[in-house]
Amino acid sequence: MTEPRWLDAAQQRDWRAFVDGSVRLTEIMDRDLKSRHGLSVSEYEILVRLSEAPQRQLRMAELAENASQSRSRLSHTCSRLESKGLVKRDSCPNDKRGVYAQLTDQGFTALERAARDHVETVRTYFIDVIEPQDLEAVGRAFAMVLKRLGPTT
Amino acid sequence: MTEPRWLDAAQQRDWRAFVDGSVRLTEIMDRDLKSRHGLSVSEYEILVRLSEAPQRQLRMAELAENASQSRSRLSHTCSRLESKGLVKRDSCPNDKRGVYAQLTDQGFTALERAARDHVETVRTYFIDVIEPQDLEAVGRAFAMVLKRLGPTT
DNA sequence: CCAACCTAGTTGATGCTTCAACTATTCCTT
DNA sequence: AAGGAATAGTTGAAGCATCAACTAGGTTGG
Repeated sequence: MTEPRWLDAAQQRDWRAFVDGSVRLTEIMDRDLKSRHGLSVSEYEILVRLSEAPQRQLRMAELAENASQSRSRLSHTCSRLESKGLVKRDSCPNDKRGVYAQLTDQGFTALERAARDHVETVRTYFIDVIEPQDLEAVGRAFAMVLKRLGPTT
Repeated sequence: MTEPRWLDAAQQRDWRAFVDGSVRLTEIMDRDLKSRHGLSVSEYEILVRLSEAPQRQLRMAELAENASQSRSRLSHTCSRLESKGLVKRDSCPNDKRGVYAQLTDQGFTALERAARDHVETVRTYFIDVIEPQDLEAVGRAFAMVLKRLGPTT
């Protein structure tokens, strides 16, 4: 067994700041969206990706990849969104195994409303408290992390 | 209703990189710790904080604050850790409402083993792929976020 | 053309998180 | 010193995530 390369004090400080900060941040986003709009962050993410897709629809697998969720989780979440009337599922003509998730008009409206509040929260607790150059660095850093992680399994 | 101040393209890119990256990162940490050591990230965090405390023990409230968890969640998680023999709870002499969470020797050993693997994962997917100055910026950024969020409610 | 294999998506069981309600103790105010 | 308010921690129910198992449709090589 090789000796682990421990983090130095600064690396540890930075890593922990990220871990704690991101936990707390997601928590507040979640509570905010849920209390004001009855949506969890992962439901919100799904609506966002769909709203940006052509025809506001995407294949399940593509959507899962896009929203960094497992297919299983997406299936469950989609069922909930469907029962709220925000999304509906259609079978795919070309590939009979395939399913399209489609944002409904009601879903689009709900997203519009939620996004207004959400962006405020993102600003208040993230964008507006971080120095612009640090924000760019955060972007670069996590882009590298994503590259290293590769596509969702 | 005031018009929301939307994020510009760069801000949106950076924010999303963070959201996606942190989701994926936590996921892999969790799977890694769970498969190799049977610990979730939040269990691991608790063990870490306890190991650093004087006498390897902390009051529940302090531990919750420290590990960015709600008291309720900590209670549940602690029960699981206790049933695994990694932690034990003692009542506090001064304050009869209070409870100390105490890391057992077995818990310390388990943590030592887990930490070796964990630090490797953190390096592989985070520390080693980020430019050192970007890492510092990430640290600064999330320190500001934490400051803005204030203490755990 | 068919057998083995691969991909798309769902399902149900299990386990973790959240929320609100609860007990027990201590603090504070008068 | 009494009564109300605040604090410490736990509990159970409900909701959400994860995993493995499953159906069903497509793909490929002999």
